[in-house]
Amino acid sequence: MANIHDVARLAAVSPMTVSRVLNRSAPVKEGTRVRVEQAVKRLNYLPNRLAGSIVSKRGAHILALVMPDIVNPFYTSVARGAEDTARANNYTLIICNHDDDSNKEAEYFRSLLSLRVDGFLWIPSGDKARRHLRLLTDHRTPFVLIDRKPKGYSGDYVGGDNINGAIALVQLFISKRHRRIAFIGGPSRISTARDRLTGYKAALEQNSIRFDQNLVYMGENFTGNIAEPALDRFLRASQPPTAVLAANNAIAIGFLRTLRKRGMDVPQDFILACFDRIDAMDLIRPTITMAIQPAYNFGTIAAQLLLERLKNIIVEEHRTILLRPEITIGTSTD
Amino acid sequence: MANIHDVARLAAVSPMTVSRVLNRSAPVKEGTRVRVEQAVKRLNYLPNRLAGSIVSKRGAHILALVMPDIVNPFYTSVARGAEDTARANNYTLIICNHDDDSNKEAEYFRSLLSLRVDGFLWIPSGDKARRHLRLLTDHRTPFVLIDRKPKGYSGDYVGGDNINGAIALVQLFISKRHRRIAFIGGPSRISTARDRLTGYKAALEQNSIRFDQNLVYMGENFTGNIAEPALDRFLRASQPPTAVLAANNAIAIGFLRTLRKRGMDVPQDFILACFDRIDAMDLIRPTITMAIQPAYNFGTIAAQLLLERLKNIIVEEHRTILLRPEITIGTSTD
DNA sequence: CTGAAAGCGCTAACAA
DNA sequence: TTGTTAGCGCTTTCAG
Repeated sequence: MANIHDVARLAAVSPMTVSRVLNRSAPVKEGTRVRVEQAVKRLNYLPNRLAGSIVSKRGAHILALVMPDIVNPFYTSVARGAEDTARANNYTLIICNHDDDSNKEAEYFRSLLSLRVDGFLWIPSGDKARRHLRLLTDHRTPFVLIDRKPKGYSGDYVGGDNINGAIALVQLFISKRHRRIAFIGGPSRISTARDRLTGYKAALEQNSIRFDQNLVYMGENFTGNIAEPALDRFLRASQPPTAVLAANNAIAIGFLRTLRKRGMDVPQDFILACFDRIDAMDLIRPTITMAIQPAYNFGTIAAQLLLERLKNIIVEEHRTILLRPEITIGTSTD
Repeated sequence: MANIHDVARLAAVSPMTVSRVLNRSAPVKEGTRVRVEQAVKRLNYLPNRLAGSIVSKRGAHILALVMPDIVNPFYTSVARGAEDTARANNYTLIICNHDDDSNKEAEYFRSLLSLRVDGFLWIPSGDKARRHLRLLTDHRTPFVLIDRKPKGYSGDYVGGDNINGAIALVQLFISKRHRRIAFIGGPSRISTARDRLTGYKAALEQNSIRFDQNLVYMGENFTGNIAEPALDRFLRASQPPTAVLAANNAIAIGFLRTLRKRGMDVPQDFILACFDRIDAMDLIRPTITMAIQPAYNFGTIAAQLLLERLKNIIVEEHRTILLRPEITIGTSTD
């Protein structure tokens, strides 16, 4: 495969001149430039970004997105936003799934730092992920967190307004005259689960509804599998709930499935609402009430913040961007 | 940031010895090894994979997945399969979305070749993408195609049995005594659209049903947007269809939406089936009959084929892996 | 505007 | 088992 010397020889110039033409890093006389460009074309030459980045110490223009699981449509959209923004700025995006496993996450960070990626977009596995922060700062690699914010973290962050989103959904329940309201959350080591619970509690308090621990189920993960034990718990309560807030889309779907398996349904037996979009939700009966987060924008904005840090070497103050979810009302809360 | 010389100095050995410890590339005496490992730890040293790959000419252990759009759940699963397999083999995966745009695709190839990725997993944008094949072979970068197979391509390929899948769905329609059967396909420059049409025609022929061009709509893309003009065309036919085969999940969803907007529904006005999974389809009413492709396995198998080529430098004959879709019968074909 | 020398961080190849 | 030398493909720096 041709290298910069081959091109230089063919164009009868020095490698340095070829480099200047390719990177527009210094003026080159018209005629020389044309000769170099022809040589590049003739040899089908593509410069080696790796070599360039080693010398210039500028990184190979690679961003990494470290996140839970690309299969969840919410994260998929985040990834797509990140990729579009990366591409628009001539960066390449690496995507890694940690499955909420902090060890897998650690392995990825080591591997990606070893690759000398320029920066990280990061949806952390949970609060334990704070231990990876040192690794990133030690290696002077900038990063922006997305969606989840480990306890005590104060750097760049783009996420949703989980507290107010949850409050809005619970208020909706209450406006429909429901007062026995349940919450199915994810693991409390993850900030989104905590914040949505906080919003849930706040809304109850605002309406002088007593908080009842029997109406709260915090699962081991954010999947539909936790819906069944949650329902069991709720049905065992002395006064079972009539409304259920699911902390995300997958849990809501799992809940609906579980209900039907047991011969119950929404909204007859419970009214239901959740965080995050459900695909093709307009075709699901009942249509589900959702707090839809602008996932794509999470990705684009976070990537923009990161790229800003990559450009201005001088570090500014930390920034937090909170985006409000949009409530879409379906027949699941009728 | 520490480099291999810093480690060597601290461990009082040569850089070469450090390299040998890190890569296990040659035996090192126990005591020396321990000293090196301690120095590595003390300095928080992570070797620079880019530098290593330049010298050893072995590539930086990066695979690229160039595909239509990560947001489509079918491709999402392919990506996840690819990523899991890459990781299991110590490779990092770059994901790029070309949106069925051959120019965007070309840009990515140039950028990724410039990064000297080790190999490509590739769901091409269509037949025009054949022009990129030369680029890849010229640069001696191996690749495996997934899902779509441009006309005349004969290299490594992993995809679904689209012809027999379509035949099976049409047979199902016919077994329900339908004979006016329509097909909504994607652009015919994409092999999956062509093959599904071929299967559709073959099934008609097997049952002595005359092919009627008015019952076929080949859209400009694979999205739900093409469902409305398709329906218009079908309704204008002298004998409108009673059954509709959608070439993918998105089209089926679009079709169902369009129908309802017009006051029609499935299965009353048409029975409906499609290729590919629809998320949470068991909650959609009616449940849709689907030919579900093992998307995750597309990703894992293709990555395995690619990794094999990366290991054995000797190129074997080309391989084609065809996986059968699994037909799941829903109430949309009752 | 162009080129020569030096060297980024690392490893292949050889020597000891 | 370990070290030395050379050099991967490129860019920085400085000289002309």
